[in-house]
Amino acid sequence: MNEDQLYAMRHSLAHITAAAVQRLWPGAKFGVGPVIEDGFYYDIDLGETKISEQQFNKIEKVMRRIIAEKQEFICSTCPINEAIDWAKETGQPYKEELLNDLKRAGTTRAADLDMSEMGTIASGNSAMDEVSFYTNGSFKDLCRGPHVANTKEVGAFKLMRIAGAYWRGNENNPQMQRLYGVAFATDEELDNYLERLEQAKQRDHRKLGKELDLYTMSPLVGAGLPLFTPRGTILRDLAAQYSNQLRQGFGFEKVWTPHITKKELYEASGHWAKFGGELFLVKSQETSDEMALKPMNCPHHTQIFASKPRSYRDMPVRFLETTTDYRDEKTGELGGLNRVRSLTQDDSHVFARPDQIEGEINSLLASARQLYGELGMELRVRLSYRDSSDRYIGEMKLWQSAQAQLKAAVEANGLYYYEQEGEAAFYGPKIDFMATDAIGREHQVATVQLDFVQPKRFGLGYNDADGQMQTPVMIHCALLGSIERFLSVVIEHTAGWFPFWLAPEQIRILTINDTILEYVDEITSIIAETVLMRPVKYNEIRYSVDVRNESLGKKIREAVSMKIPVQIIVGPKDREACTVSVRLRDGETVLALSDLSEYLRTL
RNA sequence: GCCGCUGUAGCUCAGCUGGUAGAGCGGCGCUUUCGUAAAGCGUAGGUCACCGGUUCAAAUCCGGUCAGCGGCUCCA
Repeated sequence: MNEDQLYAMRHSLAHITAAAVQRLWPGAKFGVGPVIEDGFYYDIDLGETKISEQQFNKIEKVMRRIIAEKQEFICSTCPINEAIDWAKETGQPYKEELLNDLKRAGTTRAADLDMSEMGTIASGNSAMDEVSFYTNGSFKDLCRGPHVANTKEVGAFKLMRIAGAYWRGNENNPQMQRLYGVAFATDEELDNYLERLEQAKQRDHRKLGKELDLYTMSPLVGAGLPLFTPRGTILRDLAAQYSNQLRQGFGFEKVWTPHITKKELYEASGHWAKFGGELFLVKSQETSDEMALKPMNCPHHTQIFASKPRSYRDMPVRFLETTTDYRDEKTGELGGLNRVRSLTQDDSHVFARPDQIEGEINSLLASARQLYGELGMELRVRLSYRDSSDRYIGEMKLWQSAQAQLKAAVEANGLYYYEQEGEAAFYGPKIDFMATDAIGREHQVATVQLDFVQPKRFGLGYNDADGQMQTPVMIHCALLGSIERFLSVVIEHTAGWFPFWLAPEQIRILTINDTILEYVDEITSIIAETVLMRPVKYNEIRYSVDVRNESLGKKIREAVSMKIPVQIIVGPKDREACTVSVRLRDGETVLALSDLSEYLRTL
């Protein structure tokens, strides 16, 4: 089965879905029904009628009937004006709109069309003379094809969900019902796909966040405002500590800035114009100041840089702050830890001379590589450059030199990368990091961005060797990105089995009975004195003792379901032999008590 | 923000077409002191998310609010 055949199968299923809907609801008006990753969808306007997932069975039944009927897909062409008449006669206004776009512009792709003309009646010359239709049974649809020969050949499918979708993705347009399906060549592939979905569901950070007692949400606090429990807070702190430690090794210094600020700061930075709608506003009862909760930290950091004169000898100046920002995201976009309204950034800013860019980028890349490598995640990098358009700010020469330095640093670090022109921010080129997780999904994690604009807007400067004032370049970097999102990625990547250094509870001692409590004290005093130095320094071991009067089986079961990486089982036999039984996720070893501390340091 | 689905004990969930709530786990008590994924018995937990409406009667029907989930870029 090649890609084209699979494409034809999925596309044919989209038609069959529409045909089934038409049988069930003859008044249905159809939008588009493209092939997407793993399947297809069809946008349908049923007026007041709402399809629910309970009706999927009914629709699938009709689809199977259509498939069993072995309807041939027949291709026909007709002049475009006749096609428009067809759309009018059959009461398909969306098809009529698409046909008008085809006539005028030769395409229906929203991105390629003039927004003001989209959907209007096309008069004058046609961009194309005729269009093609595919008909199966009584269902006829405007379609470029290709399709399978007849409905029998469509393979395995399943309707997955129904969702609202605006016609052509524009929220001013009517909202249609989008019927999603997945489709594969064989039942086996479909089952595999559903199995993968199930797997992803099992490691969903929202499910594990509850099961492992990492974070919670409260309707009283508000949507998109997660609260972290003691266990979750350990994860947050360790992640931030590691991220900071890596950069502190490269000369970054911690700073602290307040969480509210006058609106004027963001007007000066230019963020007000761009992100004004996303700011939470705060009013002072004492002064007339309009304040905002900070949505980002760079403008604050510029003010620390600006607080005293800087010489070229001082450069680069490197600030680091792990702090929480607030963004008033649309309620419908919130979800789990991925999209929140309070997000904590491990944010850093370098103020550098233009000739120092490569060296600084080098340190940051090395830090990112180290961090994600430690978690066993593959990193891939996208370099975003400017194109020749004039929407970018800063001298062309500076851009070119900066882009060359970014690339040199990425190559020096041996990172897999690709380059993309025209994807840079208007204020500078950037590097985005993509991390691949244990089940092959890619997540956008860290970013490194160059900024030629804010230093200018804030009038930052340093004296060069000739006593001339020069403008520094800013380098923004967050290694974790937002800690909340980072945790969701790590939780799903590890399925909750965090590496030993990161686990909120690293060791649980499980007792067989209460005759060995003194021996347990000996063990805990050894553990309490063991401090991990890698990857995070001065990381004291977090342990607990389960002395409850319960069966060993039950204690193990609970420790495993909490995904505690090291379980130490202690009974009379261990005491006699001066040993401990260490139970790991994938096996068990018996150690001499005197070797325990050393052993833990190697985990 | 918009569309759809969901909200029952700490957790996972049952409760059909309206007749004023149920299981397992967990908790607590007693017994049991046990060697690698759930010992036994007993017992206490709920304004059925919240507010309002219909009804003799609402977890169940209707409206609103809050929250969670799936979507809202993808060329006929």
